[in-house]
Amino acid sequence: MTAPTREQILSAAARLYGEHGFRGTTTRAVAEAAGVNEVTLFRIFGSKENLIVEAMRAHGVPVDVGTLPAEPDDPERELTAWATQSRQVLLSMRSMIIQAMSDAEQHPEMPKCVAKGGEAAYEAIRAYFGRLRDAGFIPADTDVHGAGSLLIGALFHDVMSRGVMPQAFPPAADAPATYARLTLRALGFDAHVRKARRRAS
Amino acid sequence: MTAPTREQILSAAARLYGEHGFRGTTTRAVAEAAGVNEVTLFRIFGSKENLIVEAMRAHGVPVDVGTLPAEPDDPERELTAWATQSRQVLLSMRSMIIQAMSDAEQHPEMPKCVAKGGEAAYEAIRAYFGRLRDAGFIPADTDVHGAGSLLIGALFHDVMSRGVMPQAFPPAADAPATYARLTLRALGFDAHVRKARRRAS
DNA sequence: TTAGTATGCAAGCAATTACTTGCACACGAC
DNA sequence: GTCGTGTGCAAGTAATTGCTTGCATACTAA
Repeated sequence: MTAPTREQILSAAARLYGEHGFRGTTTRAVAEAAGVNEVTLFRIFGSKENLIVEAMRAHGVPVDVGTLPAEPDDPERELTAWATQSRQVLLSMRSMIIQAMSDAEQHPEMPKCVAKGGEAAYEAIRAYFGRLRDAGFIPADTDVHGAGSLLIGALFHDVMSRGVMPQAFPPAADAPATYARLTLRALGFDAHVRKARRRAS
Repeated sequence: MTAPTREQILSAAARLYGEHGFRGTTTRAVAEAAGVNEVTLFRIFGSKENLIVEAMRAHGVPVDVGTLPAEPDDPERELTAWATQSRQVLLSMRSMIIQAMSDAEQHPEMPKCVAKGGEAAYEAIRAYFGRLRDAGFIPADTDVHGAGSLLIGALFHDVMSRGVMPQAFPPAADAPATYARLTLRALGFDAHVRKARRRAS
């Protein structure tokens, strides 16, 4: 099989899967969207199941989860930037995440493909919060584990549910900053600590 | 149509919808699960679409969202209890919420049925946080709006994603208490404030 | 040139599925 | 008794869908 053909099919399949889920994604539709004959799908991938799984493996995980500085300087600004970026990535994956969750019973591999991004994001902030603690921005006895869940949960829920209950969220433009600020406060970080450390450094 | 028959069908349809979504819920399966002939479905509800929508209207919204005291006394305990309760309700609706979100494009009414519970929960904590503020438990300039989103987001994400990425959450037993404690800290509530107010009252 | 490979096209098959029709049966109200 | 109502049952229809087969065509490497 030539590479471009295979890639056309995979990306078409991933897109349609996000829109219609497993059952709703017909092999005919994938073929048409990829500009390819339906028979070609089966020749290359063997079955619909295999095709969709391959498509998720190829397009289900975002390439880059947001970056956080190795040496924290301005936690509120840095965390806001990360939250904004992560929210954007989540938003672009929203429909695929939902479909993968809804197909979990019949096709357990799918949510696993999507979960990797979440795990990576969680590891990233947990490590960053650890750095904040080591650098003295937040108290030593802080629950960085729970705070990470809190922030990611807020971003996740925001992306998933804002569409159906907008009044339960801060205005979209302020949301990442709000979540970042509140999470930092939950971690024991406030203006006084920051000032103190800045003076010291 | 006799009431028991209708109710059997609706609850069977709601259950199967939660397990398999719209496309996966066949009228044959609903009829069999309800112990009723398939033709009866169409005689009563006219179409599959109408049947499922009715089922969601009847079983898609939880009867009681957790209660929060009108006069706050011990915020951490009260909020933990509420979070525990709400998490349980969310958990029982998990599959239906996911399917409703995944069917949103083709059937926009469905997520609306489910969203009502979320809106009510959000209103409940926001009001409670307002009471905490009025009672002096937390500073007057606190962002009760954002804190509500934060807490509900953590619970939502916990319920939706713990299954696929368990290491990104506190142990299930501690989770509601953790989220409640951190949210209160984000609100500016800590032991000192509580002690001070207790002495005063 | 030749052989192999990748793809297209036309057709079809078997299973599923939403929905219909026609008829029979039971039961309660009058 | 009888009449209307709610239900069951058997059968069927038209559309969709995953997947296959047979054959033709284009391109590439030896």
